[in-house]
This record gives sequence, structure tokens and C-alpha cells, in this order.
Amino acid sequence: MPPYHHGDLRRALVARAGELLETDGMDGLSLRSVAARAGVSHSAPYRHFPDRTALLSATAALGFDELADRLASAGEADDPDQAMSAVGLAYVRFALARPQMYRLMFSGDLLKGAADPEYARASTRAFELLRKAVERILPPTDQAGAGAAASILWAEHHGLALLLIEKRIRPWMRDETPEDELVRRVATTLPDRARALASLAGPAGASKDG
Amino acid sequence: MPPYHHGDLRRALVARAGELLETDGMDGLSLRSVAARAGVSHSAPYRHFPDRTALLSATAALGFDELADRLASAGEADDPDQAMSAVGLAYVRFALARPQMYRLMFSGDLLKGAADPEYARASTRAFELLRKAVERILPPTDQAGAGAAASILWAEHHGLALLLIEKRIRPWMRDETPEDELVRRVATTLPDRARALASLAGPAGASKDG
DNA sequence: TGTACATCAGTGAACGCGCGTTCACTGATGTAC
DNA sequence: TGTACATCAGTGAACGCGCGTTCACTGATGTAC
Repeated sequence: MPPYHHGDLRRALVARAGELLETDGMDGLSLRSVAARAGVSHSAPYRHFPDRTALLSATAALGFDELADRLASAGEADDPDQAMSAVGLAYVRFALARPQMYRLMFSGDLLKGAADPEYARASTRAFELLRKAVERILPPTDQAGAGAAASILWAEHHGLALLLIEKRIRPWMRDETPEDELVRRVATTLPDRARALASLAGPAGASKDG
Repeated sequence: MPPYHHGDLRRALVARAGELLETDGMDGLSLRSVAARAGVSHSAPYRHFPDRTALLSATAALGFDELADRLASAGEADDPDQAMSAVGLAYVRFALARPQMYRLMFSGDLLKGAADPEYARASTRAFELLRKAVERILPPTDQAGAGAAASILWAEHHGLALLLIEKRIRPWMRDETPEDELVRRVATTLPDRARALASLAGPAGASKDG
């Protein structure tokens, strides 16, 4: 039987939340179910989190750290283009590996309310790794556009991840090419597209639309 | 005072749901609140929808039709490149104009359960308009890649829309350039990127990642 | 080393809430003859 | 044209549910002297 004092309940709650997420989905993730899973009364979490949102955002922070770890090792390749492709690939692969966690990480509710401070730190860390990869493939003259390009590429991968998770993108290649190959192909053209996007920052120029 | 028989309750419920969506958000959109808003008892909706999901998906179908209408008129431009940019711009503008509706339209819950058949029809219609715009800018030899390119561009705009809605993309241009200009700039480079993506379909080639 | 006591981390009963859904009902409408 | 009756589209009371949160509590821990 477990001791009266858990010892490391905070960490345990976050870990159990991460597990429950993938089985029960984001909506099934209640304070009570997490507490039960941790073998603790349903009010125990309140010793460690002010409210439900705090627990969820702490969990999401863990997800962002895991994502950032993957992006970091993907970005270690010597060749900048190859590193860029690998980072994009790693991003979508993470989302496909932990679909519910990914959805939680970008759940709008987390931003309002008492979000865990780790949440902001971890998500920034992930984005910075993406930006770094973009910087490496840009010529010195275009460095100012790295943030711009990284933002758009982030959006592209975010959308791709979500659409694949929800199975809204049909396999459009012959032989029902699996998702992973689709993502790999997209990653192939990534460096070129990133360079094309780098010109977007800077002073406003003429635009085709009024 | 309203008559006992409403006359067009089904349509009214969907319309009220669309309104409540933007004020109360997706989570606040209950069968009961929609019924109350329509001035009808909370069980009345069951005469027209088997369950909550059916009402939500009928509402989302309306959203997809509105989106498709916007994409259709944006795509009317004579110059294919200009039409392509306009379609991309219209897409994100719709999401920013009706953020909660946009989130509902892509809510994962809608796909499982008794979704309204209109939902599938309307969302397909919107996607086909995007694909048409891509087809127009591709040379005859690359037409096979239109679906592929459209899927990736759809993902890009989907991600951009969501990240902008949740204010996760910081203005990275000087002078706090408003969102709309950001989107316009992205739309400028859209045709070129679409052409680059068209090569993704077809037989598998060598890839940089194992 | 032993004791008193503050602090900490749990318990479990209880609260109120809004929800989706069901049910027997009733008022209105339309149709057959 | 009038009447009987089936059908349709509402009502409102009631159900059970799981939830987040609060509260007075209790058991365990650690510290001052």
C-alpha cells in the first residue's frame, strides 16, 4: 500500500496526465481521472496546482520539452539543408506519435488562466530551435527574415500535423503512400521554400491585394 | 409572442448556434443554450437533430459554405497567380473574421458520431476551390501535383489561421504590422511556393531521410 | 536524545452546476372522406 | 364545406452524470529547544 505522503505527487500527476491524454483524449482528461490514476484522492492535486488549467499546462509544458528535444537532435546534422528537413520531419512525427498531447499543447484554453510558467518557456524553446534551423540555411543578407520564415513554416507544419492527426488529408499519392512518406517528401522541399519565405520580412512593399 | 409551431426551427437553430459560437466559444455552445437563444424549450431541438453533434456539424457545414463562397469569389480573378493569392488571403481572412466558427469547423469531435451529411459536402466544396486555384497556376505537365500542392498549402493556411486566432504568432515585422498585412505578404509568395510543391506527387524518389 | 509543536500533504464528504437525453404530454396542422 | 383523425412539432418535468472546487479533518514530517 502506498504511504500517506506520496513524495513526488506533482511530477506523478503530470506523468499520469500525459498517459491518460492518449487513451482518453483531451476532453476526458479531468482532474479527478488524473488523481485516480495516480492512486490519490481527487482533491489531492490541489496541494500542487491551483486549478485544472495549471495541471494541464504543466502537462503541455512537458510535451513541448519532448518536442524540443526531438527538434534539437534533428537539427544537429552538419549540412544545414539536411538539418532543416530533419527538423520539419521531426516536428510532424512528434505530433503523429503523440496526437492528443499535441492537441493539448495548442489548446486555446491554456493561454488564459493560471498557466504554468514552464509552459511559455518550453514552447518558446521549441520555436527557437525551429528558427535556428531556418537561420542556418539563410544567406547572411537574409538573416532578418529568419523569424518571418520560421513563423510561416511553423504554421505549415502545425497545420499539416493537425490535418494528419484528424485524418483530413487523404493520401494523394498512388499506392496509398503512408503518412510518413508524405511528410518526408514535404520535408525535402522545405529548405527551398524557407529561403523563398525569408524575403517576407522587412519594410512593406507593393502588394497585389488592396 | 411566438406561435406554438416555429415554422423553420431547424434553420433557426443553426443560425443561432452560429451567433452563440462567436460570443461564448465552442465549449459554451450547448444544445440548451442554442434552444434558449432560439426562444424554444431545451428539448425542441431533438425534433430536428438526433443529438448535439448533429446540430454542431450542421452549423459547421454552414461555416464551410460561407468559406467556400469567399474562396469562390476570390478565385474569379483573371490572372491565375493573382487568383491564387486572393484565395489564400480569403481563406485566412475568413478564419480571422469568424475565429470560433473556424475552430468548430475543424473540431475533431465532428467526424465521429452522427455528423450532418452537409458537413462533408461543404468541406469538400471548399477544398475543391482551393485545388482549382492551384491547378490554374500549374503548367499542364504538373497537373498531377495539384492535389498534393493543394493539400500542403491547405495545411499551411490552416496552421496560419489557427496560430493567428490564438495569437501565437508574434508580429515579426517592424511597427507591429497588423495581422492582415502579414497574411497579404504570405499570399504574395504563394503562387511560387505552390509550383514548388507540385513536384511532390508522383512516384517515390530518393529522400534525404531514412 | 526526547518532547512539543508548527507545517505540510494527504483524505473524503459535500456543494452546486450545467449538461445531454428521455418521456408522457399537448397544441397545431393537414388530410381523407 | 365540415368533420374525424393521424401526424407533426412543440412543452416542461425529471433522470443521472461527472465535473471542479471547497472544507474541516487527519496523518506524517521536520524543527526548536
